[in-house]
Parts: sequence; C-alpha cells; structure tokens
Amino acid sequence: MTKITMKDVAREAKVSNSTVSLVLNNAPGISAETRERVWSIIKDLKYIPDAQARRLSSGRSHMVALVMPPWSAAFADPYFLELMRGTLEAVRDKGYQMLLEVSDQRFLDHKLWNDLFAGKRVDGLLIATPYLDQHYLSELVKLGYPTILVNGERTDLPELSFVGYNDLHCGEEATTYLIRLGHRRIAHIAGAMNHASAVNRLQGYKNAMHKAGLPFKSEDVVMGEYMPLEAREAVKVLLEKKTEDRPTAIFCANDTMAISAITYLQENGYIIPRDFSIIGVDDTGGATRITPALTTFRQDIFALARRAAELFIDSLEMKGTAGIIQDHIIMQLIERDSCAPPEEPRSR
Amino acid sequence: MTKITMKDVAREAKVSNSTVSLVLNNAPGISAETRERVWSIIKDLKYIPDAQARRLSSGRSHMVALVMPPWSAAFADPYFLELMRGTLEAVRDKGYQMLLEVSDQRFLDHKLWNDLFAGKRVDGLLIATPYLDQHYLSELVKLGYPTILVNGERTDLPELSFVGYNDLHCGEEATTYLIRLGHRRIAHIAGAMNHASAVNRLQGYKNAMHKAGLPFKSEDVVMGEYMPLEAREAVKVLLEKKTEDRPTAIFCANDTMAISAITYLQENGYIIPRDFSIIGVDDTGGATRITPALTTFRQDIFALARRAAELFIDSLEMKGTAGIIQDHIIMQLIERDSCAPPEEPRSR
DNA sequence: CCGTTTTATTAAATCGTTTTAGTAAACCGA
DNA sequence: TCGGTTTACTAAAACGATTTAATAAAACGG
Repeated sequence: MTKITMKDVAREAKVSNSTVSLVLNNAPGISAETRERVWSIIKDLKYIPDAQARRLSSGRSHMVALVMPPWSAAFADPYFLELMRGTLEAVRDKGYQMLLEVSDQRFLDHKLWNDLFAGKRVDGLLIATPYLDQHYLSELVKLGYPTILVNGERTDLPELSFVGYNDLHCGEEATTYLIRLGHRRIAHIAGAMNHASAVNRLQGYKNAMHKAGLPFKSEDVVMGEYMPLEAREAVKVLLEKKTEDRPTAIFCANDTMAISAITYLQENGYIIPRDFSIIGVDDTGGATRITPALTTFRQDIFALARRAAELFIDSLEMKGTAGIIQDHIIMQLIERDSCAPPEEPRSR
Repeated sequence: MTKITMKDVAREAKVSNSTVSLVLNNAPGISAETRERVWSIIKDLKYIPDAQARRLSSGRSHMVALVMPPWSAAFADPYFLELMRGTLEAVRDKGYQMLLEVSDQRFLDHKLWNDLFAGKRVDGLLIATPYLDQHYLSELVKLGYPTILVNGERTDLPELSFVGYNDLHCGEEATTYLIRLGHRRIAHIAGAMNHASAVNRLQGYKNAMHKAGLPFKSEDVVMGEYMPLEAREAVKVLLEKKTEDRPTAIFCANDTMAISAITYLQENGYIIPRDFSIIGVDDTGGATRITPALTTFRQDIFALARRAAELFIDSLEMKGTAGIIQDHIIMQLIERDSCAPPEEPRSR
C-alpha cells in the first residue's frame, strides 16, 4: 500500500508531471480532452496531492492561525466558541485550514509569530485576543505579516486590518428608534471614552439627533464608564432636573449600564417603560433576565468572525494588492419591552 | 530582505548543509566545538527552519487535528473550550501544532480524514466529538490513521485509543465514602446501561460493597437512565420499603438524577442529609445551586484533554510501536453538604 | 504554401530540508 | 607499525509538488 504520487497519475495518463499539475490547478493551456482524462485517472487512483510538497514549491501554506486569548481565568466564554466557529467555517469554505494559537506569555515573549511566518507555517494571523499590546501588533504590521483583528478596532494602528461592530450606526439607530417612538428629549449614558466604541456610539447619538432636527444638549450626555455604579450616578444626575425638563428616554451605551439604570429607576418608584424608555447595547444574558426585558442590540460574533476570515483570505489570495481591511458589522436591534412611546402629559 | 536558509548558515559556519541539519536536530556525531559554532551562527542570522521543507523531507508534519463537534445548536459549552485548552497546551509543549476540524456533514461525507492523512497534513487525529458513528471510527482504525478519543470509551472498538474518566474508580470511591461515613445500607440509582460509564459506576459500587464486607442486594440498585424523571421513580421505589429496611444513603450515577432525587425527597418532607445522604457524579453547574449543595465528583476535562494529547503525541513519536492508548483519569471527590453520617436510631 | 502566431505539452530546475552512503582523519590495541 | 574501528563531517539523492523555459504541432493570414 504505497503512496500514490503525481508521477503515478502522469504515467497512467500518459502525460507529463507538469500536465497533471496544471490540470490539478485548473490552469489554462490544457485541452479539454486531456483535462478530462487526467481527472478521471486522479479519481481512479484516488490520488490526493501531498500538501507539504505543494506548500514547499508554491511558497504558500494555505493555512491561517487563530490567536486566542490565554483563557483559563476569565474566558469560559461561549463568545469565543462562536468566534472560532465563525472563522473556521469561512476558512474551510475557502479551502484553507486553521491552526490554533494562544497569546500567552510564551507566545508573546518568544515572538512566536516569527516561527509561524518565517517558518512558512501560516499565510496569515487572525487575532481574537482583545486589547493585545500595541507594541506587538505594530511589530506584525511593520514586518508585513498579514494580520487581522477579529472584533477590535485600533485607532492607534491605522494600517492594521480589522472587522469590528459598527458602533456609529448602532448609536444612530438606537437614538432614531427612540425618536420614532415619539421621544424628543433623549439622554445618553456614555461608555468609557478611551474605548473607540464609546466614542462612536456617542457620535451616532449626536448624528441621529441632528438628522431629526432635535437640539443636542450636552447636559443630556452623562459619562457612565460602561460600569453599573457609574450608571446609577448618571441616572441620579438626570433625575435632579425639573420634571418637565427631564428626558423621557435613555440610550445606554451597554446593557450593564442599562440594567443598572432600570434597577435604580425602579427602586425609586418609576415604572419602565411608562416613565422612561431604556435601550442598551450588547444583548448579554442579563437583558432577558430583567423585567421588563431590555430592548438592545445584538452582536453577532459568529457573523463577524466569518466575515473577518472571508475578507482576510480573499486579501491573501490577491497577494499583489496589500489591501487593508477595515470593515464594520452592523448590530441588530432586538425589540423587547423596555421602550414605549412617551406619556403625555407626564405623571408623577 | 531575502529569506535565510540552511545554506546561508552552512556557508557562514563553513560547514556543509548536512552538518547544520544535524546540529539543528541534536543528532549525534558532531563535535561540541562545531555544534556551538553553528548554533551561534543560527542565532546571529536569526535563521528559522522552513517548516514545509522540513515536513516534506521528514515525512512527518508535527501537526495534529482536533475534531470538534459541529456545534451551533447544542454546543455553547465551556466544556469544549476547556477541552481545547487542554489539548492545545499539551500539543504546544510537545512542539506540535494543532489545527481545528469539525465533524460536520462535509467532513463525514467526504471523508476528509483522507485528505488530512494522505495529504500529509497531520500526523494524527484527536477526536472530541462524542458518539461519533462507529462506522467512521472503525474506518480510521482500519486505515491505520492514528486516532484518539478525547473523553470517550468504545467497547465496540477495542483497537481504538482513548482517554476517559475512571468510572469504576469513581463508583467505588463514592460508595466507600458513604461507607466510611457510617452507612451500611446504600442504594444506587444507576445510569443508562447502554453507556459504558453507567455499567462501570455500578460495578464500582458493587466492588466497594464487597470490599467492605457488606451484602449486595439487587433490590437496592434501581435503574435511572441518567434522567430526572426516572430518578424520581427510582426514589419512589426505595421509599416503598419499611422504614427500618430502607437505605440511608443513595449513590446517584450523575448529578441530574441526584438533584432530582433530593428535590423529590424534600417535597416529601425528608431532610437532606439528615434522613438520606446523596452523592452524585459530574459536578455540573446545578450541584451548587441546590440546597444542600451536592457532594459529587468533578470531571476535570482540561486535565483529561491534556493527558490525552500528551500520550497521543508520545505514541506518534515512537512510530515503531503502534501502541494503543487506553487510559483513565480519576475524578475528584468534591465534598459539599449532601452527605452526613446516618442518624441512629432513625426518626420519622 | 510559407512564415508567424497560438496552443498543447513537456523537460528540467526549483523549493529547503532530511537522510543515506560515503570519506578522510583520528584513535586504538597488539 | 598496521589493520580495524570510531569520530566528524560531507556530497548527493531523496521528498513531491510548482513553475519556467523550451519545443513540437496546429492554426492562421496573406
């Protein structure tokens, strides 16, 4: 049971090695007749090309690595399973294979990406680890190693490819949704402003207000740092206003803050969504556990990962054009029970 | 910035290609002096061997594939993340790399393992998918493709390597634990007997009773099918006996049944662990959510996966001996609040 | 019908290692 | 001192594909 090589196919089909290779790769310059004959021999002999040999001579590995965070502690997270599933699906569809790496100390200290690239093990890196040190990423860019961030946008590295969520669009849509319900005075509890996402969601909010011809009042934007306690404080600030001068709806930059806000308001006797409409972002587990269930935006990490891998491999294929991929996936509005038209006149 | 190859190192060190290769692989027959000189040149030039070329000539890929279940629906499971983490850690420690595959329809129908092996992409397969069709597995065995099951034992395929949990040991230890607490009459709610695990846990129970010199009464073993409703029925049967003839402790073959048993007993006015000691197996999430918290056995999938990968790669390395790996990881007893010494005399 | 272009095919070089089968020098025992 | 073994090293042949440059045959244009 010896191994069947290209040579065997060539002999059997009475053609040269090269012809078989050309047929295999659908290269032009082979008559339909020969092409067919060779294919049939390939099937007959159950010939499977040796990936190693192929890689050696072509110089490309048809393999990418997915770099995951060094889990253990924090990451017992279905998020990453979905992310892997998404990338893997795309990778397989493109006829590539995916190997798994972990950005642990060993990986970072020994700069194992050098092994991966210089050793021709992979053609590119998909990075799933969030917040990797800029220092490492910029080295990858500088060395010209094809790299893409799966869900992450780096304003500090403009040459780095990424696919992220469209926070601008999300902020705009959240606000527009509230406007369409009839709200005129809408507050925004913003996230941590050192995150690009928070900045963009805020900008989206501003854009929507502007487009609707509503005045933007800076007093209606309160910093929440993406944290529950800060959100409570933010709501407290909003409640200090005179009743008729209060917003009737609050767009919170994430679910954590939205849930915290709802809880606080309920503690103080307000009824949601009668007195305030609340909308969040993330669609984390908590969103459905609270009453009323939170209207929010779903982040489809599977779709994002899939798209990232697709675009990335496409860009690897056209090796000439060193295209930088910077793409955004829009989040989907999930309507639940925490938003309603405003009551007029306001009671209580 | 051209690529640095072995030839460059050889020239620089004034030795032949072969010598460099021998140094690189720590092969014998090179003087300490030369060895050192070559190494230093390697460092100087930052030479990294081309993995492809290496694989082509050595015939081994130093790569294994992890075959995961086709998630999406059922598997949003931290279990698999831990499993991956374990295998990956071992694989990396052994200097191997791991690529990811999914046992979806495409994989099975097209028998993609042929590509993986005949294409020399991987040296072996780690299978994480539970209950893969015997038909496929036996083909792998027959073709001589090195394969190991990560957490799964197949009595129908005696030539297939696996690492599983030690159900026999677990059954024995659970029972012994109850005996040491002072129980003499111990019931067992068994799992589905078409699972090897259920059979072995039962056997462990029998062994422990025997070793302790306690009589084995077949009436004390009730079938529970690993399911909650069946467990309730089983408890009902046990309660039908006269009080003084009842077991004082129940060893349930999994947590699901143990939790169901506790709930049922509590509904009927019994107090756990005063009236009955209950012990389970699995340490699923539910074990700590119930009151009293369930004493059970923890399955450390990370450790299991790690060990599976380690043993597997070791066996790949000594290619001569086609060793079949069949190993068991013991589960760790987690003492919580559902077991106690029996009350004597029994009240109620 | 001849020179030119196009098309189909192939021989041979190449990719960067490992491995085999040497060879020359050093060592060694008697 | 001499045959034989060891030791240190190397030349050259794989490994199994891709790719380049060359060639023979066919098609074409005038």
